[in-house]
Amino acid sequence: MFIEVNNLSYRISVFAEKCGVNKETIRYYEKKELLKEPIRTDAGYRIYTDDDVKRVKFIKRLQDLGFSLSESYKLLGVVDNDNVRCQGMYEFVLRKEKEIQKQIADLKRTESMLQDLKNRCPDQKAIHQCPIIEWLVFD
Amino acid sequence: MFIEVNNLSYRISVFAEKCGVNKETIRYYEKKELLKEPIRTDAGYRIYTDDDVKRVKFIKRLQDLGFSLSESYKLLGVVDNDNVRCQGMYEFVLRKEKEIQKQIADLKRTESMLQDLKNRCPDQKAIHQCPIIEWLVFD
DNA sequence: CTTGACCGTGTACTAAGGTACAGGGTCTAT
DNA sequence: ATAGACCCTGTACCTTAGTACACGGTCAAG
Repeated sequence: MFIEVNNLSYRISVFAEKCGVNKETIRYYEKKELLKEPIRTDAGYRIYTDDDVKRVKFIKRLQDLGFSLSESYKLLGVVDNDNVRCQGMYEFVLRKEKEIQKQIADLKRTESMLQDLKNRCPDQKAIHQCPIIEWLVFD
Repeated sequence: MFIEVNNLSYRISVFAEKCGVNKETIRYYEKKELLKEPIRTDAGYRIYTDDDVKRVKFIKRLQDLGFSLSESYKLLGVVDNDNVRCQGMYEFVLRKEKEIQKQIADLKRTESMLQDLKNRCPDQKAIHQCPIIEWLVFD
């Protein structure tokens, strides 16, 4: 028998809803060690706290910012004060920064290409009749 | 018996090498209809030309620019003068442009966060001792 | 005491963009 | 005439970030 004591602990459904993800995702994060194993009821039901909600939301924010789950796992090493995962953290941040700068440069190039492409089309409805072919095939 | 006549036609290995991808990728692109079915020798060996090299390199360039294979398939509709794939091409370009602009904005946000993160660290070797935790957990 | 809403585990499936085999045919040189 | 280097098809496997489902246990209400 499990009682929700003044909103401090939740079973997986309520927890997942609070996090804005679904249950399977929570179990998936646990398997990937992004979430530590939660305490359980006698029946084996997982019990979560508000701190866990913060953690999942943090992972989701990192994800929105373009970090993969394994990168988030690395960053969580800082939060968890885990020396192993903190090894080379500065270099990790530096590498990620470089990567992002390259991505931005690539996207900007693509953006201007698309704009150019649009401008070259005399009739918006007949893009296949504009100089797109030559433009695309010969850089 | 197959003779390479003055470098105009290649079997899959040489072709793949010229394109900078491997054989399986070529067959994969064929299956995905990014490459049309090539002519074959009597033994059934695929034969490619320099035009095919240009096409694969084009696909690779699009990929570097952030286009997925299915998007490249769409764009190749223009090259191939395929009316079906050319349907709604202008809208496609427009949509892609918006998408890229959003991606650029997101990446810029992440970039400045990473820069901020680096600057907050007094000692480059001890990032786990800088205010990263609070910064990460409470936006 | 049984129904329905939960929870558990484990496995399979998805998309994208390939990679890696297995089992067989072909071609060239020795 | 046979080894070695190619080629073929088909299928399975990989990663990432989950989703879906089957089968079974738990618990509160009627």
